[in-house]
Amino acid sequence: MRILLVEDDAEVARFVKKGLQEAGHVVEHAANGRDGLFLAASEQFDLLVLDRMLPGGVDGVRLVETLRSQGSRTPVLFLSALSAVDERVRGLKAGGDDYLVKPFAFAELLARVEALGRRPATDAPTTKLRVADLELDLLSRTVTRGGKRVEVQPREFRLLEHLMRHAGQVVTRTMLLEKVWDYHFDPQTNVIDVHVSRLRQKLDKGFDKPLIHTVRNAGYMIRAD
Amino acid sequence: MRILLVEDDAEVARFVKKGLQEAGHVVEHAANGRDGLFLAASEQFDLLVLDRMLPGGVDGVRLVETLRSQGSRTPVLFLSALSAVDERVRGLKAGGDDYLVKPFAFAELLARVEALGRRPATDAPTTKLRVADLELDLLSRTVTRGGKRVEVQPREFRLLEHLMRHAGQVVTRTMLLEKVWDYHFDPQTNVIDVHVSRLRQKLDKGFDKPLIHTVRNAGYMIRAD
DNA sequence: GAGCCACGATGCGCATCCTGCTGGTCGAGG
DNA sequence: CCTCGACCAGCAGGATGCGCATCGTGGCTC
Repeated sequence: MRILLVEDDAEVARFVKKGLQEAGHVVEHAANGRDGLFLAASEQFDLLVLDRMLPGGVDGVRLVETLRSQGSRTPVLFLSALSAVDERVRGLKAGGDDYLVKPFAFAELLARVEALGRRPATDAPTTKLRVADLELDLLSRTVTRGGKRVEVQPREFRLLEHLMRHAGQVVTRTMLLEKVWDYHFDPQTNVIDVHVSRLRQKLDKGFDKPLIHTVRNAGYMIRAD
Repeated sequence: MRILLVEDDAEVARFVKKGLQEAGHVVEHAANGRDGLFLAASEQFDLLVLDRMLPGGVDGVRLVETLRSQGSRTPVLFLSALSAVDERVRGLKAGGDDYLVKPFAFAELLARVEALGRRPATDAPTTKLRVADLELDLLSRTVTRGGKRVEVQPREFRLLEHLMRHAGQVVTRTMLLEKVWDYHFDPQTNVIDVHVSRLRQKLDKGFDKPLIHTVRNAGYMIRAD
């Protein structure tokens, strides 16, 4: 399970991150709301664990509201020292799915994390992938960047889908050949380069922030960076 | 929202039921685990609010485990006087989605109820259409009849999708031309007949129950009949 | 029962579209 | 400065989807 932890208290962050990793989850950490929002918007997570109060203008509630307004449905678990009922209600109203008061027992955090992670896996097979302002709709087989429709060929679609499903991670040529082309050997040509190039023309041209990045001698990566 | 409340304490039950109803929900109440399980298994609810400890053999945890083992995914919120971390973890591990310790503020219960109810309602844009044993998966653009994959061309797929979205209703040729072909005139040919014919060959051949029915001088209709 | 009309099946050809390769260029890194 | 990997424009082969024409069939009407 890919979890994004947004927590400014380094001590708490280390403790939570370590525990979740030991439970077999992949954890990204952001120390403030701005970075958290950026990561949440650009990569795909199964769950967000947010401190309710964060430095830097963007606090937890604000972060969730922003994400929800962009159509994101990723479950959110709030952590907070604010234990008043009103505060808890506010967090849930903003779009949070759960609210845990500090100090908490790690076992309970873990149980709640897994309770939340359980849901989306079962219902709702992901129908949209998103990286920054790039959106791929599995249902309509449609791609939009910045809200504008982009025409994409079938193979390009598969390629993009695969990149987006691994947003923020390097995808090797071999993986692409296997998963997108069903080749189990090296075709000794530059098929991949060509298709990546075509995708770039359609997705990145006209935008100053390129999303598809080359990782020399390794492969490609899609990211909002 | 249809909510099932399973709570043996009459006082608490009355209080919770009233509050939820005032918030616009429909509430069924069961006073013990046995009745609760029966109701939960026989009717459709959007959420279960369960007391953790119940009289009559079937307690909250047991109830959830039973439901989950039957494949039910209805969200569950536990209420309990047992506040120990271990107890809370047990409840969540059993398949609960949230856990609220008594005594609680009603505002918080309501917020959590609505947080739980939010998810399934909002996501899940229909991804599958079904008529009898015929299934069309919008996500994978795949058609199966009786569990067996059927290969279908794009245009045929659109045609079938349109028929299935109006299952049980007659679909006129004009409608089909408009919606499936984007024609706004009569092509004076038998395009439709041809495609319906092809669909039939793929879907109905080899099954004794045809699904696609001709309605003379009107159009076509898909139906399990 | 004959004729008519709506619908059903099949084969073919066209056109479009997609895809992968070639070959030359660019640029980063050593 | 050199080399190797990556990038891109153009091209051509190929598959495939699609619609039309034609012929066949079955039901409704008179």
